[in-house]
Amino acid sequence: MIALVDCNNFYASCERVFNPAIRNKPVVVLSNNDGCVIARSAESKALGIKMGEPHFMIKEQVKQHGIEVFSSNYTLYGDMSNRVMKTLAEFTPNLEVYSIDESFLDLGHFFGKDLQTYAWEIKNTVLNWTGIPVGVGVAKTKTLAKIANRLAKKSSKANGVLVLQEPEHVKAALERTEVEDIWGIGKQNARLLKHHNINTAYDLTQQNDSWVKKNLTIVGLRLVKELRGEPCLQLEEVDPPKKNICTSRSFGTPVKSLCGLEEATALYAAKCAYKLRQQGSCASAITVFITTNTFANTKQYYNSRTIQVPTPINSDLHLIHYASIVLKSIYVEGYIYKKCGVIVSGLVPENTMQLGLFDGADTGKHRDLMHALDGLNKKYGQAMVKSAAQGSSKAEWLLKREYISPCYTTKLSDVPVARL
DNA sequence: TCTGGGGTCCTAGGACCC
DNA sequence: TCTGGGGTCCTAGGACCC
Repeated sequence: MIALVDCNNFYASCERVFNPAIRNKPVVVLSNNDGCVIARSAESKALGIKMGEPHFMIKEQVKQHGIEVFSSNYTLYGDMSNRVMKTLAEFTPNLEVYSIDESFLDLGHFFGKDLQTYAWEIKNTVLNWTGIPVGVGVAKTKTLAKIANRLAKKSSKANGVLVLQEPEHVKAALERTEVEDIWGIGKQNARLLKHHNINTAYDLTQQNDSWVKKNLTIVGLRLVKELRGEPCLQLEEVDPPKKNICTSRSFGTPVKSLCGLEEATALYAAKCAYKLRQQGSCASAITVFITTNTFANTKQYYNSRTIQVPTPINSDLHLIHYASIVLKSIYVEGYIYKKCGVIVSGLVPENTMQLGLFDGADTGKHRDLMHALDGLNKKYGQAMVKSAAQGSSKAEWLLKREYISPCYTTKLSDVPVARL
């Protein structure tokens, strides 16, 4: 049996843990740049605030109902996530951290145990140890556990915990689940299924395999088998190294000049380099893209370009160097830019890297330099030591975060508070 | 005034090989 | 009238997830 444990309204719950004054108030958390609503407390959902709604469109309701608004504080959420996951790890030796607020737990070893009792123990312990409320769904496959978790949260009788074990309970759950609410069925496939009069998860399990494969590909077939109780998705306990890494942001204030874009691109390139080093990889290709504001009624421009680098790299300085070259090749004057980003791909392990025959990258020197730089930044705060190309920490294009909360649980916030 | 960021997997089709 | 058979690799685009 597999449990899916999912934190309720995770970001909003994190804000509440250290701020008791907002525990009974409607809370929303905004995306980067204070753009859209990405997390809502139960009270905010009840007020009709929608997921993804732009902040500026709900300002009236915020005022009227006294909604507590927060910029996203990923330093805080990341740390709270670690606490939750550590707590969950006490309950099973085999666990997959699926996202910042979700984990799959292998409960196969506890088959003799009363799973209902065990699931409640998990829920109560996470709340007691971290202050974060969670829902627990237990079933034979990941996809069924997802369904159990969803129903656990919806049903007042379940009250956050649901174990689907008996065939008649599984069938009832499948009948109560619309196809668009199945994990792995998105908008397009839901439309297609409804068109064929397949409305619930139960309907879907009754289709024959070749029809499913033809219409939903091999991915859909796996999903249907999982719904029937046949495991096709393994628990992935160690996350495989990433194949691509991307850093991109919208600007707090739009940027016109090449100089502004160069600073932003350098910053994102350095972030990509850091992420590469964290997973022990080097990149053999780098992509830069720039775009104007697609919502604005102004001249539009989007462009991106990828180049291969002679030898795979993961030094800030190398990434910044190549990113700058690519940026200059796609920049056109006269547009108002809203966003840019850097993507690194063709990732290879740094320790088994094929060096170039005419390697001019000074790989060893850069490795030592970056090691020192990462050490300093870990000790003294993010970007305390950085390339001058990344610009000032007061740059106007940096993220807007008007409603940021303190980083309650970490010594150093990622908003710089001290200067060397 | 104002609209997020970061990933994965699969398929079809083209280019190429013998 | 009629034009082989079997592969691999790469890329773009679409669908999905949080």
